[in-house]
Amino acid sequence: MAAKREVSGLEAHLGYWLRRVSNQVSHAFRLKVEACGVSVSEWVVLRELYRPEGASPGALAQSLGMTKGAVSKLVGRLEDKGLATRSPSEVDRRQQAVALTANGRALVPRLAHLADANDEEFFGHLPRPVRDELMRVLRELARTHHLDSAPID
Amino acid sequence: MAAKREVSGLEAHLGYWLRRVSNQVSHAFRLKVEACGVSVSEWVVLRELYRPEGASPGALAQSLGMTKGAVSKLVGRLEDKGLATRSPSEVDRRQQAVALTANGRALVPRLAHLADANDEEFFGHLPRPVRDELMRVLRELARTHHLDSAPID
DNA sequence: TGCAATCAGTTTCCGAGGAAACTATCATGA
DNA sequence: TCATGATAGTTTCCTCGGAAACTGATTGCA
Repeated sequence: MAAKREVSGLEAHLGYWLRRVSNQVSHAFRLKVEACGVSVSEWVVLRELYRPEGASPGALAQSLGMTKGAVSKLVGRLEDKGLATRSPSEVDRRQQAVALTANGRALVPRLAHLADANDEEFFGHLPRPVRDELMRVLRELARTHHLDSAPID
Repeated sequence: MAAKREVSGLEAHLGYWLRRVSNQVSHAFRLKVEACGVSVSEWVVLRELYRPEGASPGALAQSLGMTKGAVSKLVGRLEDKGLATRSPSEVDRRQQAVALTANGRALVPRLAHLADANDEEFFGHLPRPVRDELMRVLRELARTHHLDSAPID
């Protein structure tokens, strides 16, 4: 019955380590992509828009797990940089279609290589089975808690 | 030689999933601790200060992997909330000792329980060996890339 | 000594994202 | 048809943390 005396430490929590490692990885990636003039989130949106259909801001927010407000600002920045365009939908004037410009499209493969390199830098030394298991677990966690989480906004 | 055509997707990168899951976990934890009037980072600092010796801002920055500036502001907030105190060191007037107040110390066990609960919520369903392996890998990653990373500021 | 380099901490500026209020559009049904 | 409510996006306000310039104290060395 020493529960009252046991004050768990930071290192006891997976969430703590997750946050630290994630910050390290994202920070390193940020340094890589900023040479291309984009941020980590911008890369994510660009990659998501890479498929031919493009996407609406709402769909982006949904699939990327961020708020509408964040996506709105993100798309605005991409537009300012000449990497994406917004065009109003004709069937429903509330919606809009976001699409890559030629510049934006051309940038994605370069950024994808940087992402590959960053992953390799951080996780390349892990044995393949460990790496696969990590991927599996993270995907499962993302999926599991995405569903039962309160609608992201 | 199709390398040029293969544009890797977001879901192919561990860094992407790490960031998403970490954000989910930290966000959920944030909701829990804000009832106690503190942020996630503040919890981290409070827990680190819980040991009897306290710590200096520089030591906190080092062990928590954040910049001096961030720690300085963090300690300032904790002081404003009456949870910590700054006192100048006598041997070296550049340094200062940060310590918890009685209120701050009393808060730590409560926050630790919330951290336990949050970890349980997200990772409790994982089989014990998977959870242990995840912990092992994350700790190793944090350690490995902490050392060879450019000095954090 | 005394000047330069270093070191601890602070501050300023900036970009980023969440929450929530707000605008414009569309759907529903009384 | 018109009021109500839902929906898509935008904007405002806020907090947060990093980068880098800055202050004051200390060390080292000429």
